[in-house]
Amino acid sequence: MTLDFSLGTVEVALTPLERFEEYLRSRQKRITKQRRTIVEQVFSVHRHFDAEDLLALLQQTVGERKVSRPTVYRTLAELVDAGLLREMSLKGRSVYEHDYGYPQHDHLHCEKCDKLIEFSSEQVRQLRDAVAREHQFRVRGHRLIIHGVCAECSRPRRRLRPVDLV
Amino acid sequence: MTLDFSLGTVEVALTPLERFEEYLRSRQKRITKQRRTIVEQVFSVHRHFDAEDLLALLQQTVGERKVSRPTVYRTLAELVDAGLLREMSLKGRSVYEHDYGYPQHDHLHCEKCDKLIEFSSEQVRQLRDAVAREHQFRVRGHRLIIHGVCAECSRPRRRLRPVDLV
DNA sequence: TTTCATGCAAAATGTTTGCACACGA
DNA sequence: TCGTGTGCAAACATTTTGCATGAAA
Repeated sequence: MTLDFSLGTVEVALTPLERFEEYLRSRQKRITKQRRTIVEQVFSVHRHFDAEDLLALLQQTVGERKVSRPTVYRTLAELVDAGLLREMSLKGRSVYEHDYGYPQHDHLHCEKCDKLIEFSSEQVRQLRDAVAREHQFRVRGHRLIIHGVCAECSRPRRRLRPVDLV
Repeated sequence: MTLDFSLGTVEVALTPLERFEEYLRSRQKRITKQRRTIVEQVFSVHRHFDAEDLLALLQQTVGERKVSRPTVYRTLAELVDAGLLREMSLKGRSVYEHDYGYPQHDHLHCEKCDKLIEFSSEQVRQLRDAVAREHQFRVRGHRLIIHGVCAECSRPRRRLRPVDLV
């Protein structure tokens, strides 16, 4: 993985799983084996992923930890609702990333290698709030994606030697 | 009309149709009845629309001007490629709007009535370019959508008016 | 023991493709 | 004529749903 995700973290009192359990209890929903498995899997690594990525990860684990496709979709929606994940639409499908315990940020998206580079800018937030105020618009969030080609994909290279592939 | 689209226009030498024909010729593609019909329909009104909206409009016109679904999709992709339309992903599907002859802008999206409100900000562009420079990222464009609830939908009223935009 | 969640299969949605025929250049 | 575009039907990718069964509380 060649990505820089070092935006730091945000202080949170509970682990993602604890937070999700709290959310579930507050809605009289159940804390099931599958929901626990998904939260654990999702928060074990910081990266962008879609429903199929997650499903594949869950399917390759053994016995007890298998989760069906519908449950993956249903649980992802709940995690977004609970504020644990952020969802964005990329190339026609939903892509997810950590929200809980992770600072607000936006993305550069490379159209060659599909990489998502995170960046953080206080200005975006300020601008957003100013525009919204002007339109008497109640903000719930925003998505800013800058499309283009990343540094690596711009650098013309004749061939990828094994060393380059890291 | 509840929307403010008065961002003005950008000076262009050719009509959208002329511009598209130029594009087609430059790629040895053909100027067909269907392609002409679609460009005319699309540029007859300034509004946001998706493939199904356009198809419905085309299907309800008589005889000669009917265009099939695959051709609508194929032509929309060509119009985006030709720089006549801008595409954005909203709620899992592609939404289009005029690009040629229309100034750069971003959107506020109301999650209640689904309305898209346009706004223009030089700051977004500057910020975008600054961030890109910092990451040696070659920018091709960006999409900024501010999600939330618009002024009308915030004002509690007993009856909802029909949504006039995608 | 009473819900609510799960898994399965099937459906729904939005979009793309293979192919025979039509048509613009 | 030649080669590209069209329309049809079918395929596709992603996500959602109905329903019988299984498991939290």
